[in-house]
Amino acid sequence: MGFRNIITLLNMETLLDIDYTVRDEKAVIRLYYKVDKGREIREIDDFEPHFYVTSDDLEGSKKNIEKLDGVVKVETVKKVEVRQEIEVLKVTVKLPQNVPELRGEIKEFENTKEVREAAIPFAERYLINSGIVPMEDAEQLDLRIASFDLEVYNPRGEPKSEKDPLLMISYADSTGLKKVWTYRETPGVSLDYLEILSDEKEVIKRLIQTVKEQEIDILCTYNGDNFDFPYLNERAAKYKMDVGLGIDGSKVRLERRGMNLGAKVRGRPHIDLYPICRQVFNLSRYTLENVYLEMFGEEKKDINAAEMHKIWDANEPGEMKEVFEYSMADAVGTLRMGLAILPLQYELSRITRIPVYKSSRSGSGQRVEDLLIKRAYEKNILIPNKPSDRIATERQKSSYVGAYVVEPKRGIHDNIVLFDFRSLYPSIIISHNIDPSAMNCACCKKEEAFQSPAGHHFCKKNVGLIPETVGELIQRRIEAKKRLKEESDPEKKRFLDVEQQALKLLSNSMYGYFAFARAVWYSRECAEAIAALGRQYIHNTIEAAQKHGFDVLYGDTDSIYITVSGEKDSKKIIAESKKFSGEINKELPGGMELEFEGFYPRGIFITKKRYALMDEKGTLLVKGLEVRRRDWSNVAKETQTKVLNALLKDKDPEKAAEIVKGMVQMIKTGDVKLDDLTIHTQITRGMNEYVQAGPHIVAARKAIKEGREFKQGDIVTYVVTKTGTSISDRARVVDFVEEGDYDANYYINNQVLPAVMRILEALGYSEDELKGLGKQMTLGGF
DNA sequence: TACCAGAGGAG
DNA sequence: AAATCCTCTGGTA
Repeated sequence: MGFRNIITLLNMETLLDIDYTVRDEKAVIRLYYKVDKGREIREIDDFEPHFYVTSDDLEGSKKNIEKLDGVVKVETVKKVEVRQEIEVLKVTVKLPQNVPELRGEIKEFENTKEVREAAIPFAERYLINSGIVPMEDAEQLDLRIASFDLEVYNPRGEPKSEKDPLLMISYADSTGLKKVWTYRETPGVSLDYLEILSDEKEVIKRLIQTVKEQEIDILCTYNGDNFDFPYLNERAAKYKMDVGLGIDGSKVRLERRGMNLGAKVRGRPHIDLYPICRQVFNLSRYTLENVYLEMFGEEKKDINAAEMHKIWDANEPGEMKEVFEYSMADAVGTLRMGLAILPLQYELSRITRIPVYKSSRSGSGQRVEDLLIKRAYEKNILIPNKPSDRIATERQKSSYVGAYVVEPKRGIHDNIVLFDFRSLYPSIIISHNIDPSAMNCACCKKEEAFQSPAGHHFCKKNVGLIPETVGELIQRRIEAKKRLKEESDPEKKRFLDVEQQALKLLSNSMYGYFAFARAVWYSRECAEAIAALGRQYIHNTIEAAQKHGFDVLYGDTDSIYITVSGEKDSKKIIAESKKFSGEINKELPGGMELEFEGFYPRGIFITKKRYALMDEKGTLLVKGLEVRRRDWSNVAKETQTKVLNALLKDKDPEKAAEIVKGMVQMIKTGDVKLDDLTIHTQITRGMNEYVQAGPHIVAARKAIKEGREFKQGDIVTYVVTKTGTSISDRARVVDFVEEGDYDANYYINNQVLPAVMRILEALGYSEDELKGLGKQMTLGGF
């Protein structure tokens, strides 16, 4: 280790949070650092709020703006706009809160063209301009992470914070401290982490006290934004008390974030793992237990939370012990998930230069934009304004042609090779310089520039902001992967892997960003050009493959599945395939590559986007079929999986038929458990906005009448029961259904049979043959 | 039976 | 508050 590195280690620090305050009529930026010895708040009082004004008459505009109250300074500066250096006015103002009003007034001036960069939050503006990287060296500083979870009294179903008290708070942190605080003794229950306090108020106070004493840097919750923190705040308010978890004792602030809330803790970032999990994992449900199982392959202790109030009232030792253990497991589980999830969030915060509280709650469009804004500043590019609601809505109406999907050759095939283009869209952006500022440039003659089949051309002389940014992301990813390969320390390996994941996430989001109606660098033409070029490359590859003697079985966007019909020697097919991709790659522009992605001894293609493949280990890979969908029941999905295995692995259609017959019998006897019959469907719009209510909506409405809450974004878990007329009428939220109360006919005719029939039909069995499943089915079909 | 709204997957 | 392409279900007339 060199001298420099030792110095760096000694002066390790990481910026956890940033905000500003106004003191003596002056804006003061506050930087919340964790340093090796503890915490530090640094203040910057010489950074001034500013924005830009474009005008036809700079001098005239300047004179008008200078007269306005709150304006400190107006200067003429050079900025870059669509590759041209232009002169604009930089308006420096006294306080950040002056900006919206001044912006409005200046916009009305006669000579003003646009007011620019006035909507960038002041603290974020400072981060961009200063070049400070949030969360830098966070991993080296051994941040203290804590999680907590509430249990509340719920006698009427959904707990109401005005009436229903907290029963306990569980807490766990990365130093190993584990606690459950409650305020009532349960005779005969003693647990080392259980602490009995005098009342609810003391329980809340103890949480706050512990977070302070333990010097916690990051707070994790599971749905703390919309449940734990709002509830805690309201219960605390009952005792005229603040939830003063901020590093300076300030209270938790709830901010509106679209339809939801965000719970912000000053200087001690609160990371809600729930929205992150919804973004990262594709699951049927996002309960803590479900996500925990997905992440660690282990069950987390669970109880029926609807019974909480009864258990509390009964205060029976056995049951209460279960509740304490469950509560503790929630905090411990949330902490464990946090420790696994946070590194990627730190990395995204570093790359986009946005504090982790905010970046962990951003969607992919916002994240890409944050990164581009930072890069634009470095290149002195004037950032375009956000579109108005009207323009955004207008943009949403226009659509464009996207990817190409090959009609599959239905049925079973042997010896299948998969090729795909590595990062097709990012590599097209780079190799064809797809950028709004490069489109139809004046400096290149049309025929000399990069051509898009959609009719646009792109400059060959000057690299645009977006291709340059994507190029940098990909370059950094290549380097991270190289270091990952050379690294032997498992911990460092994990960090490098997270880094390359984050870089991939961002570069893959850039294409979608172009067509995102609220994007400041929106360009439908660029999105269109990328998609058109993608179609061109895949079309050309398909043609070349056919010329090479391959049968093209299927393809979607950037992939093609091929085989050689009649060729039994898989080694020959693989060798020929590798030769083919080599030939293709010689013709591709730099940065683009067709990869040999895999070999599958057998596969079945049903329709576009629906197929199954078996790899050389005998593992089934299924795409698009019911097995992959949360809105199908387990009975249907499990039967489908077994049928696929019987056909692809055992090559035994009779076995497939037996499986189906067996399952149909099982359903008829009424022995199937509710867990295997539930269907999960999301409420994607407001409950009153539905023109046509499907079964999940009707089931949710019934549950609402019985005291349950359902809102947009929730996933309804329902069962089709015996009683009622239509399917919707029979659909009920599972919590209200007794074991055994299910509609056998529905599960046979609308679940199991359709899921397996489609596969069998693709093999050439007629529906008539399938009606008497098993009887006529023989190996002849193969 | 034909059509539409709605959902969720693929890439 | 990233995009389009695509299949399939259940309600409605």
